[in-house]
Amino acid sequence: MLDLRWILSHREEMEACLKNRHHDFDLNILASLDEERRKIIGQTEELKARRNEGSRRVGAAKKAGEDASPLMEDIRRMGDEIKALDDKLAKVEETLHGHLMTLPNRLSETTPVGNDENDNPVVRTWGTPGEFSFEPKPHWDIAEALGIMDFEKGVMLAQSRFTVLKGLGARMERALIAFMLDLHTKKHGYTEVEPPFMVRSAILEGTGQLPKFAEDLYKIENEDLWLIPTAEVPLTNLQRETILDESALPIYYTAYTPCFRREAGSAGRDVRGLMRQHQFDKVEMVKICTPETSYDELEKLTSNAEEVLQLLELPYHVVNLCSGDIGFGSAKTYDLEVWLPSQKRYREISSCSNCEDFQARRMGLRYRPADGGKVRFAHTLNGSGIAVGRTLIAVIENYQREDGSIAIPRALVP
RNA sequence: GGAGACGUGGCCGAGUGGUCGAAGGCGGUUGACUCGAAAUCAACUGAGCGGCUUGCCGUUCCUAGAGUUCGAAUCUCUACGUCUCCGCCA
Repeated sequence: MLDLRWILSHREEMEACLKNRHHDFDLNILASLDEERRKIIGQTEELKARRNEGSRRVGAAKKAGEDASPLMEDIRRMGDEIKALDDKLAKVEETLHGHLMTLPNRLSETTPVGNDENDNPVVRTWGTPGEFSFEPKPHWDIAEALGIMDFEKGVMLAQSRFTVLKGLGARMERALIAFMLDLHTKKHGYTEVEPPFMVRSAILEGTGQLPKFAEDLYKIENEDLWLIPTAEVPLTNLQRETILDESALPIYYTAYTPCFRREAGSAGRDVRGLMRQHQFDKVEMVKICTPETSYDELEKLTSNAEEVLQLLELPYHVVNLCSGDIGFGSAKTYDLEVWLPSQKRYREISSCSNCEDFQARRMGLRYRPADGGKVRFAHTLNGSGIAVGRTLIAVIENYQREDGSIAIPRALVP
């Protein structure tokens, strides 16, 4: 959520942002709702001041043994008026809040303008795709032949887009999780967290998945609980509705969790293999910091994710998401894309974003500056560190041998 | 799941329906003292919103929501949470 006053005082910038994001919205709606809101507040507060004064006089009159009933009758009528105005105000504010909650974040100046993923500039490339003396196979062929992935059993137990990992497949998934968590906690200074895998609606509103993207989420029946689509949700909300001391910042969290996504808009895409599942494992990194440091923190966060790929010796490149491709809550996002030899192209394996104060404002996450200044909203960042299932794919495909076996990355050898 | 108790500021903890944003303490900041933020003393110390003469005025907030009342931290109802006992249980 953006600050209404900021939006109204940066109309041109905001209109350009909406256009570049392909988001259609008329800002005049906000301006007129805000005007109405202020008008009602003026009226209601004046009435309340008079009521409070009147009530004080009733108390004084009763203490003095005088008859206060005419005065009480006046105040009662005032009370009815106040109630009507308060109801009206609540409706206006609800409408206003609803618009603000579905408006995307502003964009960083360093986020390029572009239409779609084809306009994302490559920032840097690491490693070179390996040369194969044979035609590299897709991971599903290799893994099924080795008996480490069972796609049919996934469908039998659940649905399409669910997979069973078995034997050394399950073990490598576990090894990758442990490897990533150890790296981020021991080397990069993150605090390991194990959060609930289900959260209530307000938590998802805090990070921006609700109210707009409910169709992407799994909801628990008869409960106000949803399965988390990413650990970003519980981790970022850990500090919601608090005012931190600046000395407590930055805060670094990391967590392994399964992630649950409906993939509602992805019909027909990546239908084979482990690439796009309704349930997948991810190690996530979250940072809470001051506005002054958030873009430096984004660079560090991204390099923390890159280090996972470097240690696994998987070729990748980094792209800067353009305005037409970037997520709803992000001001700037770097995607890490890993090389998949069977597809002969780079595929997304991590997404690192600076949300600035967009999420913090939604969840009431603030800090008190060390210089004693006014309380401010913190900045929040999140990044995959990294998607575990896709890493398993990348290892299988990049480390495959002609005989159908897979070499083990040096970093994973105990 | 059953029975009972309870939910007050960063923390602890008072609070009889009226002058309570809320005593007192702890913590924090500043000043005095000092070689020294060790001790002592003093002052200050919540957030949101609206207004304008930008420092003040007004308003809201005592878990949340609804109600009673001229007036609610205080009374009623509901939800959520915490604690104790019983039951069940990885």
